[in-house]
Amino acid sequence: MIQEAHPALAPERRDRIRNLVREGGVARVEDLRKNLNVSVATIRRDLEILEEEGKVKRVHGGAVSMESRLEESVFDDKTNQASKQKKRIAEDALQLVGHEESVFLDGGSTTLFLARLLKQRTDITVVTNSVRAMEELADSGPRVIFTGGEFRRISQTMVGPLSSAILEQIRVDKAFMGTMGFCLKNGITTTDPNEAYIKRVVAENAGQVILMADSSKAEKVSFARVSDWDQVDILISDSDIPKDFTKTLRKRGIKVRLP
Amino acid sequence: MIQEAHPALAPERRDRIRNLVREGGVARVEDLRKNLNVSVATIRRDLEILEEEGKVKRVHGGAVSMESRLEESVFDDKTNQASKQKKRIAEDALQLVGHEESVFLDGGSTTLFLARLLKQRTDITVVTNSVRAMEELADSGPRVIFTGGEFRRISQTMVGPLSSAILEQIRVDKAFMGTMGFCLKNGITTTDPNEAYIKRVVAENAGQVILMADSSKAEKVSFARVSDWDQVDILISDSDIPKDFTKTLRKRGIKVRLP
DNA sequence: TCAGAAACGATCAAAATCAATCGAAATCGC
DNA sequence: GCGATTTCGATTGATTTTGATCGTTTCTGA
Repeated sequence: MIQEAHPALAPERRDRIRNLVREGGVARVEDLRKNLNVSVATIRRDLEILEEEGKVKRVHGGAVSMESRLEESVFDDKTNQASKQKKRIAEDALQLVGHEESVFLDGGSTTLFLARLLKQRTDITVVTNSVRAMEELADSGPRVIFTGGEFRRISQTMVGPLSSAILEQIRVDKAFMGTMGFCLKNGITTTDPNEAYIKRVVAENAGQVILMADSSKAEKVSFARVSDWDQVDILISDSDIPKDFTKTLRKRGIKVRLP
Repeated sequence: MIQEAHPALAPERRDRIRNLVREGGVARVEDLRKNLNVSVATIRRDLEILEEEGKVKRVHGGAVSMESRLEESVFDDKTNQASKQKKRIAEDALQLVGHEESVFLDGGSTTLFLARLLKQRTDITVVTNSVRAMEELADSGPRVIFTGGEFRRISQTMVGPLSSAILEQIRVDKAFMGTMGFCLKNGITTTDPNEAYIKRVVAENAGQVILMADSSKAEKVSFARVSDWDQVDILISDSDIPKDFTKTLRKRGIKVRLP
Protein backbone atom coordinates (compact mmCIF):
# COMPACT_ATOMS: atom_id res chain seq x y z
CA MET A 1 0.00 0.00 0.00
CA ILE A 2 1.43 3.28 -1.00
CA GLN A 3 1.01 5.84 1.69
CA GLU A 4 1.96 9.21 0.36
CA ALA A 5 2.60 10.72 3.74
CA HIS A 6 1.66 14.29 4.44
CA PRO A 7 4.21 16.72 3.24
CA ALA A 8 6.84 17.35 5.83
CA LEU A 9 6.53 20.38 8.01
CA ALA A 10 8.56 23.30 6.79
CA PRO A 11 11.21 23.21 9.54
CA GLU A 12 11.47 19.47 9.14
CA ARG A 13 12.04 19.86 5.44
CA ARG A 14 14.67 22.52 6.01
CA ASP A 15 16.39 20.20 8.40
CA ARG A 16 16.55 17.56 5.74
CA ILE A 17 17.90 20.01 3.22
CA ARG A 18 20.49 21.05 5.72
CA ASN A 19 21.54 17.45 6.23
CA LEU A 20 21.60 16.64 2.54
CA VAL A 21 23.77 19.64 1.86
CA ARG A 22 26.02 18.86 4.76
CA GLU A 23 26.48 15.24 3.83
CA GLY A 24 27.43 15.90 0.29
CA GLY A 25 29.20 19.15 1.04
CA VAL A 26 27.10 20.55 -1.79
CA ALA A 27 23.71 19.82 -3.28
CA ARG A 28 21.96 20.83 -6.45
CA VAL A 29 18.52 22.37 -6.34
CA GLU A 30 17.22 19.76 -8.73
CA ASP A 31 18.48 16.90 -6.56
CA LEU A 32 16.94 18.42 -3.47
CA ARG A 33 13.66 18.83 -5.30
CA LYS A 34 13.58 15.18 -6.27
CA ASN A 35 14.58 14.14 -2.81
CA LEU A 36 11.92 16.10 -1.04
CA ASN A 37 9.17 16.03 -3.64
CA VAL A 38 8.53 19.74 -3.66
CA SER A 39 8.92 22.39 -6.31
CA VAL A 40 12.15 24.19 -7.01
CA ALA A 41 10.54 27.39 -5.81
CA THR A 42 10.14 25.90 -2.36
CA ILE A 43 13.70 24.65 -2.37
CA ARG A 44 14.94 28.09 -3.28
CA ARG A 45 12.88 29.72 -0.57
CA ASP A 46 14.21 27.24 1.96
CA LEU A 47 17.77 27.78 0.84
CA GLU A 48 17.26 31.49 1.21
CA ILE A 49 16.17 30.99 4.80
CA LEU A 50 19.00 28.57 5.53
CA GLU A 51 21.45 31.05 4.07
CA GLU A 52 20.14 33.76 6.37
CA GLU A 53 20.66 31.37 9.26
CA GLY A 54 24.18 30.78 8.07
CA LYS A 55 23.71 27.05 7.60
CA VAL A 56 24.40 26.96 3.88
CA LYS A 57 25.75 29.24 1.22
CA ARG A 58 23.83 29.52 -1.99
CA VAL A 59 25.59 29.13 -5.29
CA HIS A 60 24.30 29.00 -8.81
CA GLY A 61 22.62 25.62 -9.20
CA GLY A 62 22.43 24.74 -5.54
CA ALA A 63 24.11 25.34 -2.23
CA VAL A 64 27.24 24.45 -0.31
CA SER A 65 27.30 23.56 3.34
CA MET A 66 28.68 25.96 5.91
CA GLU A 67 28.65 23.27 8.58
CA SER A 68 31.65 21.06 8.80
CA ARG A 69 30.96 17.41 8.92
CA LEU A 70 32.27 15.61 11.96
CA GLU A 71 32.91 12.11 10.77
CA GLU A 72 33.32 11.31 7.15
CA SER A 73 31.17 8.39 6.30
CA VAL A 74 32.30 5.07 5.02
CA PHE A 75 29.14 4.76 3.10
CA ASP A 76 28.25 7.90 1.32
CA ASP A 77 30.41 8.75 -1.61
CA LYS A 78 27.80 10.48 -3.66
CA THR A 79 29.80 10.67 -6.85
CA ASN A 80 29.81 6.92 -7.08
CA GLN A 81 27.52 5.41 -9.65
CA ALA A 82 26.59 2.55 -7.33
CA SER A 83 25.49 5.16 -4.83
CA LYS A 84 22.93 6.54 -7.24
CA GLN A 85 21.53 3.08 -7.85
CA LYS A 86 21.29 2.47 -4.14
CA LYS A 87 19.45 5.69 -3.71
CA ARG A 88 16.98 4.78 -6.41
CA ILE A 89 16.47 1.38 -4.87
CA ALA A 90 15.81 3.00 -1.50
CA GLU A 91 13.29 5.37 -3.03
CA ASP A 92 11.46 2.46 -4.52
CA ALA A 93 11.54 0.61 -1.21
CA LEU A 94 9.95 3.61 0.46
CA GLN A 95 6.86 3.00 -1.63
CA LEU A 96 6.43 -0.35 0.07
CA VAL A 97 6.27 1.07 3.57
CA GLY A 98 2.63 1.37 4.49
CA HIS A 99 0.87 3.43 7.09
CA GLU A 100 1.67 2.54 10.69
CA GLU A 101 3.74 -0.45 9.72
CA SER A 102 6.80 -1.75 11.48
CA VAL A 103 9.91 -2.34 9.43
CA PHE A 104 13.35 -3.75 9.99
CA LEU A 105 16.46 -2.21 8.48
CA ASP A 106 19.73 -4.06 8.49
CA GLY A 107 23.19 -2.62 8.30
CA GLY A 108 23.87 -2.19 4.61
CA SER A 109 24.50 1.04 2.79
CA THR A 110 21.38 0.66 0.69
CA THR A 111 19.19 0.34 3.74
CA LEU A 112 20.91 3.42 5.13
CA PHE A 113 19.55 5.40 2.23
CA LEU A 114 16.13 4.07 3.11
CA ALA A 115 16.63 5.08 6.74
CA ARG A 116 17.24 8.61 5.59
CA LEU A 117 14.01 8.59 3.62
CA LEU A 118 12.07 7.18 6.56
CA LYS A 119 13.04 10.11 8.72
CA GLN A 120 9.95 11.97 7.61
CA ARG A 121 7.60 9.16 8.59
CA THR A 122 6.40 9.46 12.13
CA ASP A 123 3.65 6.91 11.82
CA ILE A 124 5.87 3.86 11.60
CA THR A 125 8.15 1.83 13.84
CA VAL A 126 11.68 1.13 12.71
CA VAL A 127 13.62 -1.78 14.11
CA THR A 128 17.30 -1.88 13.29
CA ASN A 129 20.66 -3.26 14.31
CA SER A 130 22.54 -0.58 12.42
CA VAL A 131 24.16 2.20 14.38
CA ARG A 132 24.24 4.39 11.33
CA ALA A 133 20.53 3.98 10.72
CA MET A 134 20.00 4.72 14.40
CA GLU A 135 22.00 7.95 14.12
CA GLU A 136 20.07 8.88 11.04
CA LEU A 137 16.82 8.62 12.99
CA ALA A 138 18.10 9.96 16.30
CA ASP A 139 16.83 13.52 16.03
CA SER A 140 13.30 13.00 14.87
CA GLY A 141 11.05 10.70 12.96
CA PRO A 142 9.60 7.28 13.59
CA ARG A 143 9.57 5.25 16.73
CA VAL A 144 12.86 3.43 16.86
CA ILE A 145 13.70 0.09 18.38
CA PHE A 146 17.31 -0.90 18.43
CA THR A 147 18.35 -4.50 18.70
CA GLY A 148 21.41 -4.05 20.85
CA GLY A 149 24.00 -6.76 21.22
CA GLU A 150 27.67 -6.80 20.53
CA PHE A 151 28.98 -3.97 18.44
CA ARG A 152 30.77 -4.95 15.26
CA ARG A 153 32.91 -2.00 14.22
CA ILE A 154 33.57 -2.92 10.64
CA SER A 155 29.90 -2.92 9.71
CA GLN A 156 28.73 -0.59 12.49
CA THR A 157 26.03 -3.03 13.43
CA MET A 158 24.90 -5.05 16.40
CA VAL A 159 25.37 -8.78 16.16
CA GLY A 160 25.63 -11.90 18.22
CA PRO A 161 23.34 -13.89 20.46
CA LEU A 162 22.38 -10.88 22.55
CA SER A 163 20.86 -9.22 19.50
CA SER A 164 18.58 -12.13 18.83
CA ALA A 165 17.33 -11.88 22.41
CA ILE A 166 15.45 -8.76 21.44
CA LEU A 167 14.69 -9.78 17.89
CA GLU A 168 12.90 -12.89 19.02
CA GLN A 169 10.52 -10.77 21.02
CA ILE A 170 9.32 -8.64 18.17
CA ARG A 171 7.78 -9.07 14.78
CA VAL A 172 7.98 -6.66 11.88
CA ASP A 173 5.70 -6.24 8.89
CA LYS A 174 8.54 -5.82 6.46
CA ALA A 175 12.25 -6.51 6.69
CA PHE A 176 14.48 -4.53 4.35
CA MET A 177 17.84 -6.15 3.91
CA GLY A 178 20.98 -5.56 1.97
CA THR A 179 23.48 -8.21 1.07
CA MET A 180 27.00 -8.70 -0.22
CA GLY A 181 26.03 -11.23 -2.85
CA PHE A 182 23.12 -13.11 -4.28
CA CYS A 183 22.94 -15.79 -6.89
CA LEU A 184 20.47 -18.41 -8.02
CA LYS A 185 22.51 -21.33 -6.87
CA ASN A 186 23.69 -20.23 -3.43
CA GLY A 187 20.94 -17.80 -2.47
CA ILE A 188 21.85 -14.81 -0.31
CA THR A 189 25.32 -14.58 1.13
CA THR A 190 27.25 -12.05 3.17
CA THR A 191 30.72 -11.68 4.64
CA ASP A 192 30.15 -12.36 8.29
CA PRO A 193 28.41 -15.35 9.88
CA ASN A 194 27.19 -13.18 12.75
CA GLU A 195 25.51 -10.80 10.35
CA ALA A 196 24.06 -13.71 8.47
CA TYR A 197 22.62 -15.12 11.64
CA ILE A 198 20.87 -11.87 12.53
CA LYS A 199 19.41 -11.63 9.04
CA ARG A 200 18.05 -15.12 9.37
CA VAL A 201 16.41 -14.43 12.71
CA VAL A 202 14.84 -11.27 11.32
CA ALA A 203 13.58 -13.03 8.22
CA GLU A 204 11.82 -15.58 10.37
CA ASN A 205 10.00 -12.88 12.30
CA ALA A 206 9.05 -10.70 9.36
CA GLY A 207 5.83 -10.60 7.37
CA GLN A 208 7.70 -9.85 4.18
CA VAL A 209 11.40 -9.95 3.36
CA ILE A 210 12.55 -7.37 0.86
CA LEU A 211 16.04 -7.70 -0.51
CA MET A 212 17.65 -4.46 -1.65
CA ALA A 213 20.73 -5.03 -3.75
CA ASP A 214 22.09 -3.35 -6.85
CA SER A 215 23.13 -5.38 -9.85
CA SER A 216 26.80 -5.43 -8.85
CA LYS A 217 25.85 -7.98 -6.22
CA ALA A 218 24.22 -10.33 -8.70
CA GLU A 219 25.84 -13.71 -9.15
CA LYS A 220 28.31 -12.89 -6.41
CA VAL A 221 28.88 -15.34 -3.63
CA SER A 222 30.23 -14.33 -0.27
CA PHE A 223 31.41 -16.32 2.69
CA ALA A 224 28.46 -16.63 5.01
CA ARG A 225 25.19 -18.02 3.79
CA VAL A 226 22.13 -16.06 4.86
CA SER A 227 19.19 -17.88 3.33
CA ASP A 228 17.72 -19.38 0.23
CA TRP A 229 15.42 -17.53 -2.12
CA ASP A 230 12.27 -18.99 -0.68
CA GLN A 231 12.69 -16.66 2.28
CA VAL A 232 12.66 -13.62 0.01
CA ASP A 233 9.39 -12.01 -1.10
CA ILE A 234 10.60 -9.03 -3.07
CA LEU A 235 13.88 -8.12 -4.69
CA ILE A 236 14.59 -4.49 -5.51
CA SER A 237 17.54 -4.07 -7.83
CA ASP A 238 18.33 -2.19 -11.03
CA SER A 239 18.01 -2.82 -14.72
CA ASP A 240 21.61 -3.95 -15.18
CA ILE A 241 20.70 -7.23 -13.62
CA PRO A 242 20.69 -10.14 -16.14
CA LYS A 243 17.31 -10.72 -17.78
CA ASP A 244 17.23 -14.46 -17.26
CA PHE A 245 18.05 -13.91 -13.61
CA THR A 246 14.90 -11.89 -12.98
CA LYS A 247 12.93 -14.30 -15.11
CA THR A 248 13.95 -17.25 -13.01
CA LEU A 249 13.22 -15.42 -9.78
CA ARG A 250 9.79 -14.39 -10.96
CA LYS A 251 9.09 -17.94 -11.93
CA ARG A 252 9.89 -18.85 -8.35
CA GLY A 253 7.24 -16.41 -7.11
CA ILE A 254 9.56 -13.58 -6.12
CA LYS A 255 8.48 -10.10 -7.08
CA VAL A 256 11.31 -8.26 -8.79
CA ARG A 257 11.27 -4.47 -8.92
CA LEU A 258 13.71 -2.58 -11.12
CA PRO A 259 13.21 1.14 -10.58
CA MET B 1 -23.92 0.45 34.01
CA ILE B 2 -22.39 1.65 30.82
CA GLN B 3 -19.45 3.89 31.43
CA GLU B 4 -18.99 6.27 28.56
CA ALA B 5 -15.31 6.70 27.88
CA HIS B 6 -14.35 10.09 29.22
CA PRO B 7 -12.30 12.29 26.97
CA ALA B 8 -8.95 13.07 28.45
CA LEU B 9 -8.77 15.99 30.80
CA ALA B 10 -7.29 19.08 29.25
CA PRO B 11 -3.92 19.02 31.06
CA GLU B 12 -3.66 15.31 30.40
CA ARG B 13 -4.28 15.90 26.74
CA ARG B 14 -1.72 18.67 26.61
CA ASP B 15 0.77 16.36 28.21
CA ARG B 16 0.14 13.81 25.51
CA ILE B 17 0.57 16.44 22.84
CA ARG B 18 3.79 17.53 24.47
CA ASN B 19 5.07 13.97 24.41
CA LEU B 20 4.01 13.34 20.85
CA VAL B 21 5.76 16.46 19.69
CA ARG B 22 8.82 15.66 21.73
CA GLU B 23 9.04 12.08 20.58
CA GLY B 24 8.84 12.87 16.93
CA GLY B 25 10.70 16.16 17.17
CA VAL B 26 7.81 17.61 15.20
CA ALA B 27 4.13 16.84 14.82
CA ARG B 28 1.46 18.10 12.53
CA VAL B 29 -1.91 19.30 13.73
CA GLU B 30 -3.79 16.74 11.69
CA ASP B 31 -1.82 13.83 13.17
CA LEU B 32 -2.37 15.10 16.68
CA ARG B 33 -6.07 15.42 16.01
CA LYS B 34 -6.30 11.83 14.86
CA ASN B 35 -4.23 10.69 17.77
CA LEU B 36 -6.29 12.40 20.42
CA ASN B 37 -9.74 12.36 18.85
CA VAL B 38 -10.46 16.02 19.30
CA SER B 39 -11.02 18.84 16.85
CA VAL B 40 -8.23 20.80 15.26
CA ALA B 41 -9.46 23.87 17.11
CA THR B 42 -8.68 22.19 20.40
CA ILE B 43 -5.27 21.11 19.18
CA ARG B 44 -4.51 24.64 18.17
CA ARG B 45 -5.62 26.05 21.48
CA ASP B 46 -3.46 23.52 23.28
CA LEU B 47 -0.48 24.27 21.10
CA GLU B 48 -0.97 27.94 21.83
CA ILE B 49 -0.80 27.24 25.55
CA LEU B 50 2.18 24.92 25.17
CA GLU B 51 3.94 27.58 23.17
CA GLU B 52 3.38 30.13 25.93
CA GLU B 53 4.85 27.64 28.34
CA GLY B 54 7.83 27.29 26.04
CA LYS B 55 7.34 23.56 25.53
CA VAL B 56 6.78 23.67 21.80
CA LYS B 57 7.18 26.11 18.98
CA ARG B 58 4.30 26.44 16.60
CA VAL B 59 4.92 26.35 12.90
CA HIS B 60 2.55 26.38 9.97
CA GLY B 61 0.97 22.94 9.92
CA GLY B 62 1.98 21.83 13.37
CA ALA B 63 4.62 22.33 16.01
CA VAL B 64 8.22 21.48 16.77
CA SER B 65 9.51 20.50 20.17
CA MET B 66 11.46 23.00 22.22
CA GLU B 67 12.44 20.48 24.82
CA SER B 68 15.86 19.77 23.55
CA ARG B 69 17.43 16.51 24.30
CA LEU B 70 20.38 16.06 26.61
CA GLU B 71 22.69 19.04 26.39
CA GLU B 72 23.57 19.28 22.76
CA SER B 73 27.31 19.44 23.06
CA VAL B 74 28.43 18.64 26.55
CA PHE B 75 32.02 18.80 25.48
CA ASP B 76 32.06 22.13 23.79
CA ASP B 77 31.31 24.46 26.66
CA LYS B 78 34.67 24.18 28.33
CA THR B 79 34.07 27.44 30.12
CA ASN B 80 31.20 25.93 32.02
CA GLN B 81 32.11 25.22 35.61
CA ALA B 82 29.86 22.16 35.85
CA SER B 83 31.56 20.81 32.76
CA LYS B 84 34.97 21.01 34.42
CA GLN B 85 33.70 19.20 37.47
CA LYS B 86 32.21 16.49 35.34
CA LYS B 87 35.44 16.05 33.51
CA ARG B 88 37.38 15.77 36.73
CA ILE B 89 34.89 13.25 38.06
CA ALA B 90 35.23 11.21 34.88
CA GLU B 91 39.03 11.27 35.13
CA ASP B 92 38.81 9.97 38.64
CA ALA B 93 36.40 7.27 37.60
CA LEU B 94 38.84 6.14 34.98
CA GLN B 95 41.23 5.16 37.79
CA LEU B 96 38.71 2.64 38.97
CA VAL B 97 38.53 0.77 35.70
CA GLY B 98 40.83 -2.21 36.03
CA HIS B 99 42.48 -4.37 33.44
CA GLU B 100 40.13 -6.46 31.31
CA GLU B 101 37.11 -5.46 33.32
CA SER B 102 33.61 -4.95 32.06
CA VAL B 103 31.84 -1.71 32.87
CA PHE B 104 28.41 -0.23 32.35
CA LEU B 105 27.85 3.38 31.38
CA ASP B 106 24.42 4.95 31.57
CA GLY B 107 23.08 7.92 29.70
CA GLY B 108 24.20 10.93 31.68
CA SER B 109 26.55 13.66 30.57
CA THR B 110 29.14 12.79 33.22
CA THR B 111 29.36 9.21 32.07
CA LEU B 112 29.72 10.54 28.55
CA PHE B 113 32.97 12.18 29.61
CA LEU B 114 34.07 8.84 30.93
CA ALA B 115 33.16 7.20 27.64
CA ARG B 116 35.48 9.57 25.88
CA LEU B 117 38.31 8.64 28.22
CA LEU B 118 37.66 4.94 27.78
CA LYS B 119 38.20 5.23 24.07
CA GLN B 120 41.88 4.47 24.54
CA ARG B 121 41.26 1.31 26.47
CA THR B 122 41.08 -1.72 24.25
CA ASP B 123 41.31 -4.29 27.02
CA ILE B 124 37.89 -3.69 28.52
CA THR B 125 34.26 -4.29 27.66
CA VAL B 126 31.82 -1.41 27.81
CA VAL B 127 28.11 -2.04 28.17
CA THR B 128 25.85 0.94 27.65
CA ASN B 129 22.33 2.04 26.83
CA SER B 130 23.46 5.48 25.75
CA VAL B 131 23.54 6.25 22.05
CA ARG B 132 25.93 9.10 22.65
CA ALA B 133 28.37 6.89 24.49
CA MET B 134 27.99 4.38 21.70
CA GLU B 135 28.84 7.01 19.11
CA GLU B 136 31.82 8.06 21.16
CA LEU B 137 33.18 4.53 21.05
CA ALA B 138 32.07 3.65 17.53
CA ASP B 139 35.34 4.24 15.75
CA SER B 140 37.81 2.50 17.98
CA GLY B 141 38.44 1.40 21.53
CA PRO B 142 36.98 -1.23 23.80
CA ARG B 143 34.62 -4.00 23.00
CA VAL B 144 31.15 -2.52 23.11
CA ILE B 145 27.87 -4.12 24.02
CA PHE B 146 24.77 -2.08 23.51
CA THR B 147 21.58 -2.83 25.36
CA GLY B 148 19.12 -2.02 22.63
CA GLY B 149 15.45 -1.53 23.33
CA GLU B 150 13.16 1.34 22.62
CA PHE B 151 14.84 4.59 21.77
CA ARG B 152 14.04 7.55 24.00
CA ARG B 153 14.86 10.69 22.08
CA ILE B 154 15.07 13.19 24.93
CA SER B 155 17.82 11.35 26.73
CA GLN B 156 19.19 9.55 23.69
CA THR B 157 19.12 6.26 25.54
CA MET B 158 17.54 2.86 25.18
CA VAL B 159 14.83 2.03 27.67
CA GLY B 160 11.90 -0.26 28.24
CA PRO B 161 11.40 -3.97 28.75
CA LEU B 162 13.39 -4.92 25.67
CA SER B 163 16.48 -3.32 27.15
CA SER B 164 16.33 -5.39 30.27
CA ALA B 165 16.12 -8.52 28.12
CA ILE B 166 19.76 -8.07 27.29
CA LEU B 167 20.82 -6.60 30.61
CA GLU B 168 19.60 -9.60 32.48
CA GLN B 169 21.89 -11.80 30.47
CA ILE B 170 25.08 -9.99 31.33
CA ARG B 171 27.00 -9.00 34.38
CA VAL B 172 29.44 -6.13 34.67
CA ASP B 173 32.25 -5.58 37.13
CA LYS B 174 31.47 -1.93 37.61
CA ALA B 175 28.46 0.18 36.76
CA PHE B 176 29.08 3.90 36.34
CA MET B 177 25.92 5.90 36.66
CA GLY B 178 24.86 9.48 36.60
CA THR B 179 21.74 10.84 38.23
CA MET B 180 19.53 13.88 38.35
CA GLY B 181 19.38 14.04 42.10
CA PHE B 182 20.60 12.32 45.23
CA CYS B 183 19.86 12.95 48.87
CA LEU B 184 20.17 11.06 52.13
CA LYS B 185 16.48 10.68 52.68
CA ASN B 186 15.23 9.68 49.22
CA GLY B 187 18.34 8.05 47.80
CA ILE B 188 18.95 8.29 44.06
CA THR B 189 16.27 9.80 41.85
CA THR B 190 15.97 10.66 38.17
CA THR B 191 13.41 12.20 35.84
CA ASP B 192 12.06 9.21 34.01
CA PRO B 193 10.70 5.95 35.45
CA ASN B 194 11.97 4.02 32.44
CA GLU B 195 15.48 5.27 32.99
CA ALA B 196 15.19 4.50 36.67
CA TYR B 197 14.15 0.97 35.92
CA ILE B 198 17.14 0.34 33.68
CA LYS B 199 19.48 1.70 36.34
CA ARG B 200 17.97 -0.65 38.88
CA VAL B 201 18.37 -3.69 36.65
CA VAL B 202 21.97 -2.75 35.98
CA ALA B 203 22.73 -2.19 39.65
CA GLU B 204 21.49 -5.66 40.45
CA ASN B 205 23.82 -7.20 37.90
CA ALA B 206 26.90 -5.17 38.75
CA GLY B 207 29.79 -6.03 41.02
CA GLN B 208 30.15 -2.44 42.09
CA VAL B 209 27.90 0.55 41.57
CA ILE B 210 29.70 3.85 41.18
CA LEU B 211 27.61 7.00 41.26
CA MET B 212 29.06 9.94 39.37
CA ALA B 213 27.37 13.21 40.24
CA ASP B 214 28.64 16.70 40.80
CA SER B 215 27.64 18.65 43.89
CA SER B 216 24.81 20.48 42.12
CA LYS B 217 22.85 17.24 42.30
CA ALA B 218 23.23 16.91 46.05
CA GLU B 219 20.07 17.09 48.12
CA LYS B 220 18.02 17.28 44.94
CA VAL B 221 15.06 15.03 44.49
CA SER B 222 13.66 14.13 41.11
CA PHE B 223 10.53 12.32 40.07
CA ALA B 224 11.50 8.69 39.63
CA ARG B 225 13.22 6.78 42.37
CA VAL B 226 16.18 4.68 41.29
CA SER B 227 17.46 3.08 44.44
CA ASP B 228 18.52 3.56 48.01
CA TRP B 229 22.10 4.15 49.11
CA ASP B 230 22.74 0.56 50.06
CA GLN B 231 22.97 -0.24 46.36
CA VAL B 232 25.78 2.28 45.89
CA ASP B 233 29.39 1.35 46.57
CA ILE B 234 31.26 4.48 45.55
CA LEU B 235 30.24 8.08 45.05
CA ILE B 236 32.42 10.36 42.98
CA SER B 237 31.53 14.00 43.37
CA ASP B 238 33.36 17.25 44.07
CA SER B 239 34.43 19.20 47.10
CA ASP B 240 31.44 21.54 47.07
CA ILE B 241 29.33 18.77 48.46
CA PRO B 242 28.29 19.37 52.12
CA LYS B 243 30.73 17.95 54.66
CA ASP B 244 28.15 16.23 56.82
CA PHE B 245 26.71 14.64 53.71
CA THR B 246 29.92 12.79 52.92
CA LYS B 247 30.37 11.98 56.59
CA THR B 248 27.02 10.27 56.79
CA LEU B 249 27.60 8.35 53.60
CA ARG B 250 31.00 7.11 54.75
CA LYS B 251 29.47 6.00 58.01
CA ARG B 252 27.09 3.94 55.93
CA GLY B 253 30.02 2.22 54.26
CA ILE B 254 29.99 4.14 51.01
CA LYS B 255 33.34 5.24 49.67
CA VAL B 256 33.26 8.91 48.73
CA ARG B 257 35.85 10.30 46.34
CA LEU B 258 36.22 14.04 45.86
CA PRO B 259 38.85 14.66 43.17
C1' DT C 1 32.46 37.10 -27.54
C1' DC C 2 28.06 35.31 -28.38
C1' DA C 3 24.16 32.09 -28.36
C1' DG C 4 21.72 28.53 -26.19
C1' DA C 5 20.72 26.38 -21.98
C1' DA C 6 20.11 26.35 -17.33
C1' DA C 7 19.02 28.66 -13.25
C1' DC C 8 17.09 32.51 -10.94
C1' DG C 9 13.68 35.94 -8.95
C1' DA C 10 9.23 38.08 -9.04
C1' DT C 11 4.51 37.53 -9.30
C1' DC C 12 0.09 35.36 -8.97
C1' DA C 13 -3.39 31.89 -8.07
C1' DA C 14 -4.68 27.68 -5.60
C1' DA C 15 -4.57 25.02 -1.56
C1' DA C 16 -3.76 24.39 3.10
C1' DT C 17 -3.73 26.23 7.47
C1' DC C 18 -4.89 29.53 10.86
C1' DA C 19 -7.55 32.85 13.91
C1' DA C 20 -11.83 34.68 15.40
C1' DT C 21 -16.36 34.00 16.54
C1' DC C 22 -20.45 31.74 18.01
C1' DG C 23 -23.32 28.27 19.93
C1' DA C 24 -23.65 23.76 22.38
C1' DA C 25 -22.33 20.85 26.06
C1' DA C 26 -20.12 19.91 30.26
C1' DT C 27 -18.64 21.52 34.79
C1' DC C 28 -18.64 24.46 38.76
C1' DG C 29 -20.46 27.17 42.57
C1' DC C 30 -24.21 28.18 45.15
C1' DG D 1 -31.55 22.21 40.79
C1' DC D 2 -29.94 26.58 38.12
C1' DG D 3 -27.29 30.20 36.32
C1' DA D 4 -22.33 31.30 35.45
C1' DT D 5 -18.14 29.72 33.61
C1' DT D 6 -15.27 26.92 31.04
C1' DT D 7 -14.32 23.79 27.34
C1' DC D 8 -15.07 22.19 22.94
C1' DG D 9 -16.40 21.90 17.94
C1' DA D 10 -18.02 24.05 13.66
C1' DT D 11 -18.05 27.88 10.46
C1' DT D 12 -16.10 31.56 7.96
C1' DG D 13 -12.99 34.93 6.46
C1' DA D 14 -7.88 35.92 6.73
C1' DT D 15 -3.20 34.36 6.31
C1' DT D 16 0.53 31.45 4.93
C1' DT D 17 2.59 28.29 2.07
C1' DT D 18 3.29 26.35 -2.19
C1' DG D 19 3.68 25.53 -7.22
C1' DA D 20 3.45 27.43 -11.90
C1' DT D 21 4.55 31.00 -15.15
C1' DC D 22 7.49 34.22 -17.30
C1' DG D 23 10.93 37.61 -18.02
C1' DT D 24 15.84 38.20 -16.48
C1' DT D 25 20.38 36.72 -15.19
C1' DT D 26 24.18 33.51 -15.07
C1' DC D 27 26.77 29.81 -16.88
C1' DT D 28 28.95 27.08 -20.69
C1' DG D 29 31.06 25.93 -24.86
C1' DA D 30 31.94 26.94 -29.45
